[in-house]
Amino acid sequence: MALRHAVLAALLDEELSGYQVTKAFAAGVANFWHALPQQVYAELARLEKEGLVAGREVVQEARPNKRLFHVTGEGLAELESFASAAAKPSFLREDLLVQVQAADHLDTDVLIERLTERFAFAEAKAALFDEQLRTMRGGCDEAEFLLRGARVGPYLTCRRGRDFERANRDWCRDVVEVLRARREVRAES
Amino acid sequence: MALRHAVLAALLDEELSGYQVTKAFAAGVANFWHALPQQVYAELARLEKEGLVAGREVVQEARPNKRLFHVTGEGLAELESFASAAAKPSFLREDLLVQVQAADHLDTDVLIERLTERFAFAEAKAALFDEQLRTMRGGCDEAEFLLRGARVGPYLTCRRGRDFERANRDWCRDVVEVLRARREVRAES
DNA sequence: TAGCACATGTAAGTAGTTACATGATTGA
DNA sequence: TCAATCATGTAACTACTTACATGTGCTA
Repeated sequence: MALRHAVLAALLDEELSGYQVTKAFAAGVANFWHALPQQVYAELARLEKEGLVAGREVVQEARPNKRLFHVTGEGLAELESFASAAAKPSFLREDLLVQVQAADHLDTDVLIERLTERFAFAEAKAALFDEQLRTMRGGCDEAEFLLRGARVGPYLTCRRGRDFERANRDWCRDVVEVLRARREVRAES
Repeated sequence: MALRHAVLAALLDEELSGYQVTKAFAAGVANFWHALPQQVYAELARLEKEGLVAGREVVQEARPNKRLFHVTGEGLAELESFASAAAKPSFLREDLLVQVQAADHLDTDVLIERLTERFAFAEAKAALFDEQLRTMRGGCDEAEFLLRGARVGPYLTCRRGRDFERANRDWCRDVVEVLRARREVRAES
């Protein structure tokens, strides 16, 4: 049940509305967790009921009113105790990998199409993360920022997200190459 | 609902019992999917009922009897249609990343402990995958095997699994380094 | 004038986890 | 004799996904 902790972590550095948290989950938070808006709203309600976050109403004129949430002392304590327990390693669970596992029994063209789609997706996401990293660094060079920057947690998880997508991209490229080369070998014989 | 397809993919190259499939999910299949024994047995029952796999009873003397399953023509067709639909990209969902996201607000020692545990786990898993890759290649060198080997699907997914764990290992190492360096900087001032 | 961003959810269904059950054989 | 491996599940619970609901105001 780490969604609650992911929401808490997302709220640590700034006060956010439920809507903003869902936006964060679609963008930056995607580096370390993923959740749909419905889950986020439900979790925020639970966290508030348990006193781990507190919300305050903000009345707006041109837009619907909203509630801004922040992490309470109890919420921070909950995160501390979460971090002190062993993290369970996560596993890969990915459609595309299942498809490639079956590659020797499936149509090559179809697979290459999937891999090409995914290549483009990974490339785009990696570029997006790179931009976020540049923004977080500001003018600093990376080594300096990591040593003396105010908050490096989000930076480090974002870097993991970027490297994950880069690895996906490179893997897609390599697999396409292999499948094409094998097709030519088959055609020759 | 890709568990069914993961099970089908695992059964493509050899006839396996439910028990053996659960073992595969604990080891090699972990490269492209993850599931607990209960899920595997339930899924096999469903797949059999729908005619996507077929089982045959094998009577044993020294051990309990078992049922060996293989993929039927319909099962293969199901995999084909699965591969022809766009694969939904998966997302990172990992406790340790949540903990590092909150790093600036948590105790550094505790985090370094988590990262060190995970480093060792990733290292061990990467080594295991490397061994599996060597076994699959047999005597061949990699380029030759990828070009002319009989089945490259499992090899390619295993390589992704290995690279994923290597990336986890390297990230853990880098994060520990950053956290330690920052602690020293704080101590100086 | 149609669609998107803001803002917050409910309801129903599917998938995954945790806990438990059974019983034989083999190796330390 | 204690734990592990083989072999197969059931039951209860938690988490996640899909589909739907509501209403304003800004922008193309």
